[in-house]
This record gives sequence, C-alpha cells and structure tokens, in this order.
Amino acid sequence: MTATIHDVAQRAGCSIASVSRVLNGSAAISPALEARVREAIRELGYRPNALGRSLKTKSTRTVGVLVPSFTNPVFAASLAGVEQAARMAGYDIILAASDYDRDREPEALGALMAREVEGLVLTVADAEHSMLLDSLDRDGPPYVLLYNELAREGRAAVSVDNEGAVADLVGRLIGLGHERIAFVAGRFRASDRSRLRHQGYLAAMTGAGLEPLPVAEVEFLGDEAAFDRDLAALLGRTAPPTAFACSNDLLAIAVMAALRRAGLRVPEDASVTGFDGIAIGRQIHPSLATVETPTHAMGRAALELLLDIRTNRAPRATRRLAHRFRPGGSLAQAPAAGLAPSPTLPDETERKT
Amino acid sequence: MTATIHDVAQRAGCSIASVSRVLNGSAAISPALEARVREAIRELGYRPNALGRSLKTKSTRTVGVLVPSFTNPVFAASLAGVEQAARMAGYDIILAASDYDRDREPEALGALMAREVEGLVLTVADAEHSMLLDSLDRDGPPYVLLYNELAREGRAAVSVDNEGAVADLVGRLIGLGHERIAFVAGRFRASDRSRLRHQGYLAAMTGAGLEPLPVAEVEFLGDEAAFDRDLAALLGRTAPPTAFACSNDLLAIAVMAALRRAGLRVPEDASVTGFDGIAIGRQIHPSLATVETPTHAMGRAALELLLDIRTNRAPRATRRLAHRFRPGGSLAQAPAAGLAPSPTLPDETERKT
DNA sequence: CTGTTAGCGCATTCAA
DNA sequence: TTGAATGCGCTAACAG
Repeated sequence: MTATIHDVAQRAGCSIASVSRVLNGSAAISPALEARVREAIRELGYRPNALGRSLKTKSTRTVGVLVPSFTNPVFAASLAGVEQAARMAGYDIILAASDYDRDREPEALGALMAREVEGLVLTVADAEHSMLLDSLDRDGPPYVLLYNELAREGRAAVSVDNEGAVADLVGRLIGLGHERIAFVAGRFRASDRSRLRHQGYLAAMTGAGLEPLPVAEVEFLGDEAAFDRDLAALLGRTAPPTAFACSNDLLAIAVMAALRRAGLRVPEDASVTGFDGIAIGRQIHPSLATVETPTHAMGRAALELLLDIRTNRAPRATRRLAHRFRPGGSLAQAPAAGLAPSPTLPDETERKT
Repeated sequence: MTATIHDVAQRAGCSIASVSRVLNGSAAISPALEARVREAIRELGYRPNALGRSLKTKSTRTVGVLVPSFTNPVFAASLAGVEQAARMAGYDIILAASDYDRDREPEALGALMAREVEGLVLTVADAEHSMLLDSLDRDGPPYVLLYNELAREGRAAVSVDNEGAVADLVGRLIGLGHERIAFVAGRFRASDRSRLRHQGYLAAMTGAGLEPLPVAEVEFLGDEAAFDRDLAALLGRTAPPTAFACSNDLLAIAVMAALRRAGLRVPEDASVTGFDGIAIGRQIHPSLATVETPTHAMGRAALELLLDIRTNRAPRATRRLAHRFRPGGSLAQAPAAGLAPSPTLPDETERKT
C-alpha cells in the first residue's frame, strides 16, 4: 500500500492539512514544521494521489487527444507538439485513436470524457456534419479541432489553408506546362481535408480553363495490387496525366512507387506533388515537391488555443497557420506537348523480391 | 454542472446505492426501479465520473506509455499496437515522451505514477543502468519494457533479437562480397538498441575475419551538413566502405541521401541496410533492404504481457518476437574494386539498372 | 501558523 | 430488494 497524506501527517506529527499546505504552498508554514513534513515525505517516498486531488479540486489537468492514427507522420508530429505544449503547461494527455473509423469516434470520446478531461484536441472524419461536435458543444469540455476546417462559427480549430495551398500547387504545375493533371485522394469519407484539397485542385483547373480529371480515390492502407488497380484507370487513358497532385505525402510517395512499377519515370514522364511536408520527403529520390505544413507547431498551437479558451483568453475561432511550398525533384516541366508518353515495356524481369 | 449519481438517485426517487447497482450490475434490482433509474440517467445525460469510481475501487483502468518520440515510425506503430490492445481490454492510455532525453524520463514517469496508472509500457534510454527501473521495481506499478533488451532477470520486456538480426544482415553483406562494411549508429547514449545492433555488427565482422571499421555515430536529428560531416570520416578513407549497415531505417534513408549527395550510387557504389522495417522503406527507390520487426504486434504484445503480469498470469520475462529479413534494391554485390575475395555465393537476386 | 471538518463522486459494507 | 452510512485521498473553508 502506498503512503497517503495521513501517513505523512502522522509521521511528521501534524495534521493532514499542514501536509497539504507544504505540498501546495497554499499557506504559510513554520520552517520547522515544513522541514519535518518534507522529511516524512522523503522517508515514506510519498507522492500525492492525483485522483483524490482532482476529485476535490475538480481539476484534472488532463486533456484528451483523438487522432485518426499515430502511424501517419503528420498526426505523429502534431501529437508531439500537443504533448510538448501540454507538458510545459503541466497537463497530461489521454490518448485515443479512431483508426479513420468515424463510428469509433463516439466511444473514444466517451472514454475521454469519463476521465473528466478539461479539454480535447481532435481530428474527426467529418467536422461539418458531426453530431459529435454538436453534443460536445452542448455538454462537453472545450475542444479544438486539428486539421479539420469548417465554416461554422464558434468552433475552435487549428488548420492550414488546404484549398488555397493545393490551388497554388496545381497552379505551379500548370505553369510548368502541365494540362492533364490528376488528383489522387485518400478516401473522402475518412477525411474532409482530402475533400478540401480536392476543391483546391478543381478551383485551379477550372480557373485555368483546364478540364479536371475524375478524381482517383485510392484506399490509403491497401496493398500494392489494389493501389495499382486504382491508378490504372488514370494511366490507361488515351492521354494519361502528366502530373499527379496527391492529397498527402504518403500517398504521393506511394504514387511515385506505383508509377515506377508502371515503367514511368518521375519527373521525366510525370510530375508528382504531395501535401504535408513530412520529413522523409526530402530524403527520397527524387525528393518530393509538396506543401510544408507546420505539423508540430499546429499541435502546439492547438493545445495553447485550448488552454486559452478554457480561461476565456481566446475566442473559439479557426486559426490558420502558414504553409509554404517546398520544391522538389518530383516536379518538372510537362513532357513535350502533344505526345503521349511512350508506353515503355514493363521491365518486370529485372525486379523480383 | 454535470449530473452526479445523486441527481440520478433523486430523479429516480431512490438511493445512490441503487443507481450504482444498476450501473455496475453488482446486485439484483427490481425491474421497475431499474427502468426508473435508466430513464433518469437518460434524461440527465448522466455519465459516471471515473475519478470517483477509481478513488473508491483503486482501479483506474489506465496504463502509462513512455516513448522517446512519436515521430519515429517505429514508436508510432508500437503505440498504435498498445492503444489497440488497451482499448480492447478497456484501458485508457496516458502518454509521455522523453524526446530521447534520459533526464526527462523520471519526471515523465512521476506524472504517470501520480495518475495511479495500473501499469507502464516504456522504452528507456538505457535499461541496463537505470535507477529508474530499480525504483519502479521497489515501489511502482508493473511495467513492460518495449525494445529495450536487458540481461537482468525478473524484468518484463518485449523485444527482438537486435544483435542476432544485425549479425545476420551483415553476414549477408559479407556473402555479397563486401569487406569494408561500416556501421552507422544513432547516438549510443540515447539508445541501447543502437548499441546492441552494433554488437551484432562486430560479431559478424570478427566472426568472418574482417576488421570492423570505427563506428559512425551520427546525430539523429541534426541537419544535412552535420550529417555529411559525420559521414565524411568514413567516405574520406583511402579505401571507403562498400556497404553501410545502419542502426535503423530512418538513418539508412538519410545515409542513402547523403551518399547521393556525395556522388555515390546505391547500390552500385555502395550498399545500404536498415533496421526496423518501416513501411516507407518499400516505396522508396531503391527500396531499402532491412530487418522487418513486428512493431505493431510488439506494442500489442507489450500491453498484453503487462495485463497478464498484473493478474499473475505471466512471469516477468523477456519476450522476443520474430523478425525477418526484407530484401531490397539498396543491397547488391560489392563493387569489383580490384579485390578478389573468396568466392562466396550470393543468396540474393542480382540487380542491375 | 495549525488543526478540525466537510465534502468531491462513487462503490460497498451492513441493516432493514 | 433497497437504503443509510462509510471512506477512498485530497483540498479548502473555518476555527483557534
């Protein structure tokens, strides 16, 4: 049985109130008593029980974090930012993952709320039509959405200009002479970010008088074969795309691999762009042209905003952080106009793993 | 003010004991009362407060997780495994990160323990000489080490055969004719895994009668310039290495990029191997030859072992999960640079491009 | 400056 | 089958 405040009091020969006082510095204590208490604490290896404290003070100093996945470097980096900011503010983090499954969101949130978290940082599948958020607004702790963008006022969020950034990116592709530009997206159902980025693509294409191609919605976590199949519809066109704008970096890297399997060279035969700016995008060859988003800072900002909202020091509004274009070797001039890329023969004989 | 058990009792016209009973099914209740209670719960939107419950039952159904970083895909995947297993077992997770800083470990653990976690899953910097673990053994919740391997008996751990796997990997390099094989490691101080993997390298080299090269300890999170500088000592040798065994995949990918900057081709001029088997290693070009470790499963196994230890259903021992070699394009025959080594049979497919 | 006391929300005796 | 009472570990009045 671990020591309680009573044990300390008894050993120090004082009341539990005095122990509590030296613990929290909530009132003046005579140096002599304080010394005795500290000694007793040391001897007993006493550490205050946060449960008892929280029950009394109604302050758990805990925030809940719900993300779709930890495996995605973007969320991992954000989580690190949240963690760092939380630690600095003396908060602990309770974690939950939805695995991109919106049906899992409610129960995950329930678990967090039962723990009496003082606030939430969440990335949900669909922020626009979420009853979840409605119920949180009604009776829940304050929350800050991370990555979700939403029109509705009175909701706090930390995000980037997804639509504008992709529009800019696609604009660059167009500037490089690309006309047949495809957009490759993760499943929309699981990500409103993906949808917003697609909007940016559409805006840029129509704005330039180009015809958007049908979006390729690929299964993010599927295997190679499924991926190739999803992409085949695009590559099999009589005039295949010369550029692939992808809704995130992981997808872009997968697309680059798929193009390679199809015998196409990046960027000579096709350009590829990503979104997010994950670190590894710089290391690969060719390096990935993308939009860098301040993932870590966004996590930090989300937690700081949350804390500010709690103390009425900030309104519930969307805070957009700056992104920037990151050049990369995956981006090049469109191949000679009018010519479809030569359908190089698959050199599968060379590869076998 | 959110509803408490008293509010429910009052509304249902009964005692809080009865409400508690329907909540936990801990005793028989008349159907009529139960219906009234459930109705009251619904009307009030009541959800039990986990704090009060935990304080009473001394069961928090919470485990603490301490990892060096979330950004490393290996830990991210493990964390996902831990989370999944925890959720299935009805446990919540409190998170802490040490940022590879061993001085941060104690306070992080302190925060977790104050929360009365029922167990811990941790990856520490140095499991062999950790006072931290000693103090946990003395008075702390049960814990399971993840990735840390240690000789000491009576400590629970989930790991892989780091030393053996690298020895095997280096053996393959040797089998491909490589003799000047370098080992590139993250800073040893921050990772005993790195040390163990280096041991495997040494064992394989000396076992084959080859002379180990001085280890290149690189700053894992440094910039490109620092990285190139750290590697310069190796590349500047009169007879530079023809193969680079790296202590993890991220490092290996960074080394591939550095070699490229130095004007060397992988694998024609130099082979590179990693360790961990992160997913992205398959997508890059050339694909990364490495040791696949079951990161997600290890996280799951760690939590399951923890729960089993709690209930005395398992001893505190090390559980090693199986790894396996993953072939990749980063691995090739040693360049025929004027050497005539003993004729060894390559067991891998020849690669050319 | 210090001690006594009253809960925080809940599960759980013990009676009825 | 139900209710009253106790206490988990702690902080915060309120006295002294």
